Amino acid sequence: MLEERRLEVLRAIVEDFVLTNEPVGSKALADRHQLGVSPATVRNDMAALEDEGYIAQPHTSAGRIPTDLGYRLFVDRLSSVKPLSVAERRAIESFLEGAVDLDDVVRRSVRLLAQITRQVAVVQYPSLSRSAVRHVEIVAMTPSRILLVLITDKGRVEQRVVEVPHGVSDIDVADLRRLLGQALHGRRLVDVPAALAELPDAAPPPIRPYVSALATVVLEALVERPEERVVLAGTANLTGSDGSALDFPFSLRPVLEALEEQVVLLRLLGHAADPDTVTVRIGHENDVEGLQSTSVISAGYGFGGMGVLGPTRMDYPATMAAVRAVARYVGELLGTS
Amino acid sequence: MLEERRLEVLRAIVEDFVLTNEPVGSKALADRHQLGVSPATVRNDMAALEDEGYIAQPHTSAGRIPTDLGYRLFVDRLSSVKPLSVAERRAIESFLEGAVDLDDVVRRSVRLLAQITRQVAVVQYPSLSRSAVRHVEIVAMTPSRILLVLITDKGRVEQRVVEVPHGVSDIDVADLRRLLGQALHGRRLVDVPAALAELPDAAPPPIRPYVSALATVVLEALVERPEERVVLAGTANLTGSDGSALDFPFSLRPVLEALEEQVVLLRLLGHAADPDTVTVRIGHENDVEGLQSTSVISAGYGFGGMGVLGPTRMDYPATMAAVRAVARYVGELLGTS
DNA sequence: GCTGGCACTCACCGAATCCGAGTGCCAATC
DNA sequence: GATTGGCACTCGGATTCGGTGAGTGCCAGC
Repeated sequence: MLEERRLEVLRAIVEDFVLTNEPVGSKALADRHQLGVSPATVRNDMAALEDEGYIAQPHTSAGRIPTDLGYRLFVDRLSSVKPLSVAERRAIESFLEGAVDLDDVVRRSVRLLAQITRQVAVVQYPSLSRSAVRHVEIVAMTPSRILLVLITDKGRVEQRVVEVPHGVSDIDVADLRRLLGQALHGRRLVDVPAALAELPDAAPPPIRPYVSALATVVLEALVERPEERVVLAGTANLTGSDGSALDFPFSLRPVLEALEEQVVLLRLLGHAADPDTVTVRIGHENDVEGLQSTSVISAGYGFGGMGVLGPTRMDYPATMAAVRAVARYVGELLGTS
Repeated sequence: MLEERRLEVLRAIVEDFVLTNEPVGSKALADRHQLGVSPATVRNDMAALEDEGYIAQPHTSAGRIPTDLGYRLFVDRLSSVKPLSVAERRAIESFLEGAVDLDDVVRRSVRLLAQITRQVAVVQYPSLSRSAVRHVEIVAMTPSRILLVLITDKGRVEQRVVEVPHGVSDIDVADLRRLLGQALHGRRLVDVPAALAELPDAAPPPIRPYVSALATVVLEALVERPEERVVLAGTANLTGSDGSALDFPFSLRPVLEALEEQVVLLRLLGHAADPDTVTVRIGHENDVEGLQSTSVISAGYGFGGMGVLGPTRMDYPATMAAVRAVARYVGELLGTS
């Protein structure tokens, strides 16, 4: 009873604050929501919530705003993910179905996500390690440099320049190509190391040293240091529609800086695997420097992660729903292609 | 004499304003620069300059600030491109020489440019049309879809999915690959159309229709609709180091929005060819919506364009020097690789 | 054509003031 | 014991109001 109403008050505070961006006071709360109690009671509850660290007041004699902890409680216990409207669902479909390409899918997804959430969207390219090799190509660039091109079953094309110790003649290249092709075709990338290990034995003696050297380089380049790519959209949403950076107390410079680092973005997306487990990281829960006043909502689509970044003051239920929906849809799209 | 001093006054105004970001008045001008005349005289000149549209006052009884037209005159007639310091030059070299990859070169260039100019940097990937074909690869994805991979002499890898009218069997693909390879290897991309036109005649009759169909599709995809890629860095520089968007009166939202459009970025870079002809577009000279209060400084590096975008109030000589230097260096790097 | 002088204009700054939303606490009530 | 109405108090934000000074335009004199 007592406990329950307190939570209800917290929910009301979060909802109102997200809506208005103004500290919310006891009177307004009692009016706008059917709490069935007087402002004075609400005040008592608010005092308790403040003691527990869920809300705070920017200064004396102002209303309360949720803390990171408050949002956390809200997300964990007080909100249910709103289902998207039919219109939104249809918009997602129609926006994505025109994609012709893996690149295109990714580009469209990220734009879409940015657009419907009105936040910054981040999408990771389908991770190499979960893909299978469709095709391997080797091109000699200079005698000591070869370009390795890997095409995965998702249509992702990955290139890597590898330095080889000794010169490689054209004939070697042709052999290498054939060998690698046979060895790797159809393998999932996680299985590549095993396949490569056996490779030198299968090679004709004359080129065996090359193969061996190349195998280790390839291994190192593609498997142990997989290059993950990430795309971004909607940075303009960091500024309020009026223009000024309302939601970012200390200006958005640190945020923009953080967003330029691929590594940071990858860390944000974490290792989410499943569209249905939406991860929410709120404010200080992000240990990334510069993003302590932002929240990140992410989900996996099966081959990588995608998500959204915005001010801690955001509409969590709606955003979570959007991320989940897009992740699901993209996952299906790629899974069946 | 008269004319000359007026220009001198304009130069002084531009320099001071760029430095301080405050409207500059007659007294301060006469003091800080050795103009050899009294403030009163400067005032007369300023009045004349204002009539001619080179400067303006934000409000009565404030100093003057340069207009776009003023900056234009400054750039055209009053400034010489400062040579970079040795340290800067060395920094450029050491920053770029570690690049292993075409991708890497581009990424490093854009970061470098953003860093030394403290503005937003934009670099276009080496244009396809000026590259030569090093290798062509064809992979069947589904019966009606093939993936075409093109590797250029600069190490750029370009992929495109093409829909083909009829099913393509594995044997066809092998033939196609060989045919295309022979026809295109070593050609510059501008010469590809001619080579493709002859292709069907050379093909063995059974697959001729496929070849013919494919040729037109390839032509359309790679030559007439070449996909130009552009990378961006330093968006955080749009916010002043203090954080607020000092230089952007109407907030930077429109700027950020414009920067998300690849098409816009490409237009900004124009068709610059030569590192030594640095193009400057100031304020309203940019017809791109949202960028009317920014200036763009760009140059070509031989295979595409690169440039920098910032507030109209920027240090033009230094920025022009930086763009030119980086463009030159990248041009050399790619030209000799 | 240049200069010094002069009156005038405003944006900016700080102090003083008012206003009201919001709070905490307490005694009374259910 | 929880709830409520009442009440004194706080303090940020908006408003007002001179004072200040940088900057201007104009004019008469050199």
